[in-house]
Amino acid sequence: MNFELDPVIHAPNRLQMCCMLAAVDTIDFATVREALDVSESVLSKHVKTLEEAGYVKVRKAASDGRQRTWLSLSKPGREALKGHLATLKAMMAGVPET
Amino acid sequence: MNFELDPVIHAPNRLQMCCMLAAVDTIDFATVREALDVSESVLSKHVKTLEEAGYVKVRKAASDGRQRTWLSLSKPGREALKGHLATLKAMMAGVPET
DNA sequence: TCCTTACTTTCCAATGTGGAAAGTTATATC
DNA sequence: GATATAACTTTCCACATTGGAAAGTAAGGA
Repeated sequence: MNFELDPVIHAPNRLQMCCMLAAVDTIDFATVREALDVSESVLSKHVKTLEEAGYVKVRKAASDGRQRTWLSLSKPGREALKGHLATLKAMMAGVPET
Repeated sequence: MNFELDPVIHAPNRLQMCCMLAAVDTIDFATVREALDVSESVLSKHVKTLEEAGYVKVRKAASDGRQRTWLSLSKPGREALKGHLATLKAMMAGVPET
């Protein structure tokens, strides 16, 4: 068995973020930041990493006065996450009581 | 939700290794090394990391002439892995088609 | 005693991660 | 129109992790 985990996704904060994004259509920067409990600079860099991998799409839009950044998983991002989670599940498969 | 992933377990090679160990009672160094496809030095260091965390037990025993190193998950190691996998599953929970 | 096997440790380079602080940019407010 | 503020983005820096090569070690054979 060749378990290939995508390093872009596997980092804890990005994994959590990708799972959050996968569950919704779009979510804003601030909400993700609070969920991950990291600084703005750190989230900004993770978003950039995912964006450069083509996994996340970023849209800036001013909603009711204040500008916000909206994040969403791209199609390739969803596929990559699906593959990643499948790999994780395959690894877990042999572990008892899971 | 507070998703805490254990960094000792989360590293890809150690995660795979822990899952392998969880599935059996004992397994030898060489077999794990082949499965992970890493150098001896690297596996040795991962084993040490897990051993120092109290997650893995190492037993050296000569079986049929050649000395071998046998690895097994300790009770705390099993618990930690179980917790880690539970966290991963909780993260995945909201992801569609998983 | 020397050799071989099976790791272990050391050395070193490359990457990744995180926060603080400075920098940007698009609205509000005056 | 100038300035302030919010919401990120970039840069700077420190530190930890990861990996392989090479040197080191320990146990058993020839």
